[in-house]
Amino acid sequence: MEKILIVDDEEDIRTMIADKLAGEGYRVEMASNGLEALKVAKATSPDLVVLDLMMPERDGIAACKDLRADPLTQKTPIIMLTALDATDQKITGLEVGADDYMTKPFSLKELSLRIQSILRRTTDIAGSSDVKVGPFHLDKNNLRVKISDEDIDLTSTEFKLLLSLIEPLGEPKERGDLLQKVWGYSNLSQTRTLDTHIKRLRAKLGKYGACIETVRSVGYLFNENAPVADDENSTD
Amino acid sequence: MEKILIVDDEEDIRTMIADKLAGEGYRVEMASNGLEALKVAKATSPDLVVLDLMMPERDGIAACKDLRADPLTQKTPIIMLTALDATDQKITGLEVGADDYMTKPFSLKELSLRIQSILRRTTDIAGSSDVKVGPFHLDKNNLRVKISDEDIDLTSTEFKLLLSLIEPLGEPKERGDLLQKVWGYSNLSQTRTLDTHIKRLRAKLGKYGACIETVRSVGYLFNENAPVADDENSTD
DNA sequence: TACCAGCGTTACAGATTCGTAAAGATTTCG
DNA sequence: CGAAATCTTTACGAATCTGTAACGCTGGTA
Repeated sequence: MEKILIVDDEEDIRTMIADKLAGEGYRVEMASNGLEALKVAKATSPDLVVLDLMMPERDGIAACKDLRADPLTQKTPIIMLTALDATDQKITGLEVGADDYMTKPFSLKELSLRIQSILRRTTDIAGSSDVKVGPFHLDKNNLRVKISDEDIDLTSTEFKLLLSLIEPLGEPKERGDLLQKVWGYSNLSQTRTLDTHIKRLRAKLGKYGACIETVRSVGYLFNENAPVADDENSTD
Repeated sequence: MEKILIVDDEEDIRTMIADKLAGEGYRVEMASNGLEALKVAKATSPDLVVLDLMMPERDGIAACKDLRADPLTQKTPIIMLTALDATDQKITGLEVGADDYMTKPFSLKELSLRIQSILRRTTDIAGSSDVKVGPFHLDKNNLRVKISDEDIDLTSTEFKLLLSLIEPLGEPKERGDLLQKVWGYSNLSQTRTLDTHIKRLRAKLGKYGACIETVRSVGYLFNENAPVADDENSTD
């Protein structure tokens, strides 16, 4: 069942929406400000986020940007809520990546319908929380990877790294890009962290580790059709 | 994910701009003076540079000239920042090749809009990071070359050399010019470095190596329609 | 033919970049 | 708090890249 994250600072509204959605069979997570929202979203990988615009700590716009910046939540649909019918905010909201937009007061029924509609759309197209590439099958909810029915569990960093390597598919990813996406670094640090994690990832992927190709003085390239040797030694 | 290089000696301003742009989904690199700026720019090939005019080490004007001198950064858009609304500086800035200009204090929103505008403009027109000539297809971001769907990977030096040979198309390039563009040499030294790299490049291009023609006592000419023999032996 | 300037080719040492293991730092959780 | 898991840093070796020197080849000239 789909998981929905509701972010609003007013408890009344939060629980009202939550009750309604829970009643329709969704799993509901909640957060009361932008900071919390990001944290919960990263932890639970919701299929959709309902995000209030006016909040303490970190408002909806900022939270939306944050969500869009993290590879785990980059494509999660977001519905924005606002108290006013302010066109400025509406535009800003859509600019930073919200998928839909509603002005308070709104009927719960309408919200529910929009959620249905968006989930139908994104589930059909992207699979939202699942990514499939060749024999690889990533499940964002459980940070799990299957390679043709063999379970592999990764840490969150490893998972983010793999995800960042895979999407968009077929393009080499620069070291700096990866550091930016996975770790949030902005400067050219001369750290070996990336290399270390690449190594662990390759090890955990076993013979499919070869799918992560290195492009010297650029970065790495995920190649789903890499030559796969028939050995199985990955017990370091 | 466009990459933007921010160059300013004041850390506060630098990080303020960086945060804003990172929040909008750009990848951000930073440098605190002109020398560093050139170094980082060469290393990361940003899509745009925000350059402060007043800096230690090497000011904005000098840095701008440096950027325009290197083939990798020659066409990278530059937005200049200055503390005063000094018309002199504005003129100088535009003369040395800046694309836009803003006076401090400025709103981050305006900066963001100008960046959007410039990126839209340059991305549409120049294709910015891709060069196509006959069967050749160079991707500046990833240092990748394709010759009619066959991948060829070059080192960064080889890539710069090939790029310098190709652009502008159809003109013979003098040895001195190439040394200047690729290596930054200013004097016509008696080095054989250029010859060595030409050889390596020809070898990697396989049968298309013939596209690099020697113009005796002048330099080299890239000829996309060079006679291409049907052999494939380049494994010396 | 002999000579010479310009270019091609090869080999090699220093510089970069990457992979790897191990130790230290941090976070998580009972 | 303490232990385990995870992440980051450090150090060093391996692989690759790069500039230079040495020498061979070619075409032009007298």
